[in-house]
Amino acid sequence: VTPPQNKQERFLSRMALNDNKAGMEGLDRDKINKIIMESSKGSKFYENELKREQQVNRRIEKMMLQKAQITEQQLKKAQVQVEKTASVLEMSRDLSRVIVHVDMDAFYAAVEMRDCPELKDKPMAVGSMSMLSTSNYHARKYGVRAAMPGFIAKKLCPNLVIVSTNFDKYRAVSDEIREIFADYDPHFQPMSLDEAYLDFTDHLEQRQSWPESSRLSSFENLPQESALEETDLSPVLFEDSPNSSLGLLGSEGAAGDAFEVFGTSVEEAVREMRFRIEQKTRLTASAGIAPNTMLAKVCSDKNKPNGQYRLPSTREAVMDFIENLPVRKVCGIGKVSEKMLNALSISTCSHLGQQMALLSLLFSETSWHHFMEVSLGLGSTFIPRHEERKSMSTERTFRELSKAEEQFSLCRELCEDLAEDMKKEDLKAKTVTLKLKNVNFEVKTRALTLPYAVATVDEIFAVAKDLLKTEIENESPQPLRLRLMGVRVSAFVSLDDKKPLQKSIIGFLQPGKTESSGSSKDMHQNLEKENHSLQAVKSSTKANDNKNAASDVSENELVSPVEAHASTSGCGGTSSETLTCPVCFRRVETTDLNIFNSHIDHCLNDPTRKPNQSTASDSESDLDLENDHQESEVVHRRRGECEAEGEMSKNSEELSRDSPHEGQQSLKNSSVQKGPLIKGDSKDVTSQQPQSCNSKGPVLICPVCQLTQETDDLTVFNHHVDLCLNQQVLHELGGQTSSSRNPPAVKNINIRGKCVYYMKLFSTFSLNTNPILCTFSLCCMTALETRCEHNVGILSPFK
DNA sequence: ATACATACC
DNA sequence: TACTGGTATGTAT
Repeated sequence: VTPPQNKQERFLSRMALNDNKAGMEGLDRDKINKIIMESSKGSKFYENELKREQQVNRRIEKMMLQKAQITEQQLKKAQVQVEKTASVLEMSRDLSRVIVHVDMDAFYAAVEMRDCPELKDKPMAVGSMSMLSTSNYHARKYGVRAAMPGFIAKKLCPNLVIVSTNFDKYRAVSDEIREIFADYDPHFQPMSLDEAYLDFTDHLEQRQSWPESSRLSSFENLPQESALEETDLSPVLFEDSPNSSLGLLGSEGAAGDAFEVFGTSVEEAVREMRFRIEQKTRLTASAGIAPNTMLAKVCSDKNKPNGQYRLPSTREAVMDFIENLPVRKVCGIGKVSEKMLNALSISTCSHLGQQMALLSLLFSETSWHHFMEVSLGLGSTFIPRHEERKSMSTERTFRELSKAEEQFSLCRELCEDLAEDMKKEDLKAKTVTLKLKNVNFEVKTRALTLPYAVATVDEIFAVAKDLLKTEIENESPQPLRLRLMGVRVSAFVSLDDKKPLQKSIIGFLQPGKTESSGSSKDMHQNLEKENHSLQAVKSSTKANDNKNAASDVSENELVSPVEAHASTSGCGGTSSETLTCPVCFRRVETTDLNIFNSHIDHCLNDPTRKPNQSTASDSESDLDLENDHQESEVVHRRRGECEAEGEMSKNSEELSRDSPHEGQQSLKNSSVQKGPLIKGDSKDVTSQQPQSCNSKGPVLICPVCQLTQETDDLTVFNHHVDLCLNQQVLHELGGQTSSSRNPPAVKNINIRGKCVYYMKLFSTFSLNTNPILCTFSLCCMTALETRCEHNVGILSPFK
């Protein structure tokens, strides 16, 4: 965090040594940087880095200009908003979870050292002369680190031994440590081969009541019988491994006491886990213990290698910890963000907090929200199950390749590899992206999204080839002088049989009826029929020289109902079952989602389509919905929140994509402000009693608690609603708190879980006619869709 | 939707 | 001689 020393460094922060990592404290930076510069200067790589550096500098200059134009008044106003947001965020602080981040020490290097004792005392790194993956701690003393090319590392440390990578070996070790992780948190999230987040909360609760014999002794393996006595929740004891290095944990463990057993505290549990890792793999891990992932990550680095650090779960401890924490240590703040922040004299997290008003004016909403969370020491308190992959790619670097013919055949090879990988996961993708890097290190990407999905080599290559051809033609008569080519696929369509869970939403729309997988299947079939006709239309109207891609279209892919609808508007469902519209509450005699969706569309845009019109009271006119802006505004509002929470953003995006965005009227016209939208325990929409609203101040009424909120800041208001919903859910579940004895019921109160509870809540209340509530409900459904991993897309018509 | 940039391991 | 490869996401258009 030392500011750049001299001119050269100021302009070459991209090249200079990054001593952010553990084991690199107190190095002679100047000397090391001098060597790095000497090795790099004049190279194409260096020139390109210089260029990019200047781009960043321009970006910073722009930002400073913007800063200079900010008035005191603007800043004051921003300060008020920022403080409001902060206080809301503060209320959402959850210190009840115990999150652990585990990280193997110099993983690849450690594996190689373990398997080759020769290397033990030598500076070594894993990788090649071109690029290193990691280095051991000995080598780090010379400034040799991951992501450094081997030839430069050799200059820094002529005795450096470079070992090439053995990924199969690392994967095998990774499997071993993951088995151990699973004993402490079956839902742990691996971040890479050597790293994972774990939620220890449940383990710790159970651990309290375990007899000593179920915990692990550091020096004595217990007889197998005692392990077998335990339920499957007990940690599995490791097998005897007499050669394992005893006493390595002595400094923190039970040196000298051969019978000591790991205790019940978090720290003891984590020590036990690390000890088991060491026993099993003869490799050491470090860990961080904290109330959220962001902090746990930083903590795991604190006592690296072979150490752990616990940050107590109190606000005070968290704030103290944050105080002098360099922003660069925080996950998500990299070289560029650091440099931009440094330009604003921000280097630590407390600076971040002090400058939030300014930051909110200079950075995007997502960015400053992240900064704000960081400055408050907030982070995710729950470990999401592993997300569906969003893209898959393969790329290769080589020495200059300029002949078009060779470029095409390389491109085909890449497609072959990619198709093979896709097959393993049964993926089909609609977007193909070609990546090119020329000998000057300039990177280009060219993408094409198809109306159909591709999976085979020929299909992918047909697209990639065209993209490549275009680039070659654009450059001709000069050849493309490439040093890298890559192909990526994304926008996967879900395969039919992989997504059986859609039924829950149908069930939701068929009150009183249990959802049947049959109806879900029908929908798929309907969609597929239309899909075929759509393909027919598209492929017949498109003059496409790309035979494979155009003709060999799969039967399985799904096209969104709205697209299908557009091409086959007359197509109807055949079933006589009904769905209940969440807007007007009328039954719609169809199971055809296209028809049903059109109906909902209509309802949302049509103010007369509210039930119980007659019960609308004097202020009904205030609830005017007579234009699309109203709805789009509400949707837009939700969208902002969804994105801020990192959840549902994709689907929310769909919701609002084609909404008129110019309709950004004041929320004062929105129904939120006018009156209670929900009667807390009532299913009867007639009990709605919209208040007349003459108040002039910024007042919104929470649809959950119905209390007046004195704010017009939507972020603030949304957070309030979120909190309210959570409290309602807790109440519904029997007044349990987060420290409840019944964690399964409430432990998932969090971004993802919350959505599910929203759902419950609204089922209880029944759906309301109010647009904002409908939007809530739709978000719920969206979230459920996401969670259920299916793709029928009941919301797609809102595109 | 596309391109490019940033970030992480 | 020589500066990666894979994935996700943010930013800008």
